[in-house]
Amino acid sequence: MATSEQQQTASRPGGRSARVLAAVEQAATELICERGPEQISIPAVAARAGVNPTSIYRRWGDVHQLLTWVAESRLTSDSLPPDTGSLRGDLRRWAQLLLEHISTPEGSASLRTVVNAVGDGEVRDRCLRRRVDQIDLIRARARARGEKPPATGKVMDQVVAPLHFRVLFGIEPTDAACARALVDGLLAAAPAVDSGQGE
Amino acid sequence: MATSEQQQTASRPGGRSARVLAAVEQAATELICERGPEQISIPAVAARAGVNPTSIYRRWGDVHQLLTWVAESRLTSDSLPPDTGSLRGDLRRWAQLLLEHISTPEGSASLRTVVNAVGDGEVRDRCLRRRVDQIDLIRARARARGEKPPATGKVMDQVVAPLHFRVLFGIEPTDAACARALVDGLLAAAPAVDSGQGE
DNA sequence: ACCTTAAAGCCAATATCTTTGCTCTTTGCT
DNA sequence: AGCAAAGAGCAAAGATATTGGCTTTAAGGT
Repeated sequence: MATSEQQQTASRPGGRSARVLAAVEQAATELICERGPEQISIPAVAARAGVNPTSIYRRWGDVHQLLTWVAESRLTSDSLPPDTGSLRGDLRRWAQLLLEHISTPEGSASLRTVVNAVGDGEVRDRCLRRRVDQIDLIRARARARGEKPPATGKVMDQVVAPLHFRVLFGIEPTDAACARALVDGLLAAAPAVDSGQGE
Repeated sequence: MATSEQQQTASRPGGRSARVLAAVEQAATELICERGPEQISIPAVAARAGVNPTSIYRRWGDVHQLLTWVAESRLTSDSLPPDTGSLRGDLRRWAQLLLEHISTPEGSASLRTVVNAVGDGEVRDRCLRRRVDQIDLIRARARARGEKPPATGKVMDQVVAPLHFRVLFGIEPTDAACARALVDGLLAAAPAVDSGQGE
């Protein structure tokens, strides 16, 4: 669940601190899912986590930064796309896993939060990079097999974007079939493009 | 700018009330752009609008509902897509206008706000419907000319979704060329599909 | 012009969040 | 084991946000 190692240089990451970190992350996640991001306060998170509010204020600053931190740690914690033996299979499986990951209550709440981290373009960039890296891995594997994968930008536009759009706007359905259809549409449209990169 | 007529049945929408409504909308918009949605409070909006905080509390309830109301009125206030004489031209022009509309500071802030209106699926639906209606208008015009427009769902997935995704995640560029490229990609992929509806 | 009353304004009371200075605990090191 | 210091807990002060009772304004109808 990606518990720590990103907030600060962690000059003392042991026992108690780690416990606080974990308790806060879980409490915040629960409250986000129960009440939505708008209805959360630091005192509330602290109470649920069994931690002193002051500790949260000192470590994270304000609710917004806390939520952003939780959201990012969630969005960048999914696993690598499995190798299924073909480009199409890889993309289908990956798209399906991605959709599952972002359409859970925690996932969609995280998405909303990250999108709202206005001033903080870096957070959004790190979340995007995760997707780009996954796509590039799949593309590299495809090329190694002799297949011609579509440009990364195309995958972002035609698969990642629609999936995120659906989740963010609550458009049904968001199931495996829909992920699969998007991938098939992409491969049908640009069957053999090998331009080096997208974006 | 869609000032009123949606908040309540408005048993007394005249003079002073209308003035308050407009002042609050403008003040909220300004503050959102200056500080971001997270840093806004009702007292702050009231001060900027030259209105008593109590009036805002009584009319809108809380900051979240106020922001959602402002965002929705913005997102549903763009003009109808102009008729350029061809499907491709209509889609290009419309996509470009849409992108301009949502990539302004006010537009992207509204998008973030609406997306964050978690409990309120209705708000998101009304904003989506706006897009669907625009697409359907373009499709109807195309059919009247004898052209075969792509399904609404395809347009949503391949044009609306990528545009919103780019704006929400701050992916550059978000210019006319990019809107145009998405439309051309869509028309190249599904040149002559006339399935009744998408979605 | 005059009434009625929805809605705005005012102000005080209350609740809630945030900060600050301090002490206490316990980690990581020697 | 014992030490220095990072970081957690505590409590009181300070700042902000929210609510409620009441007065005042002015819109919409007669």
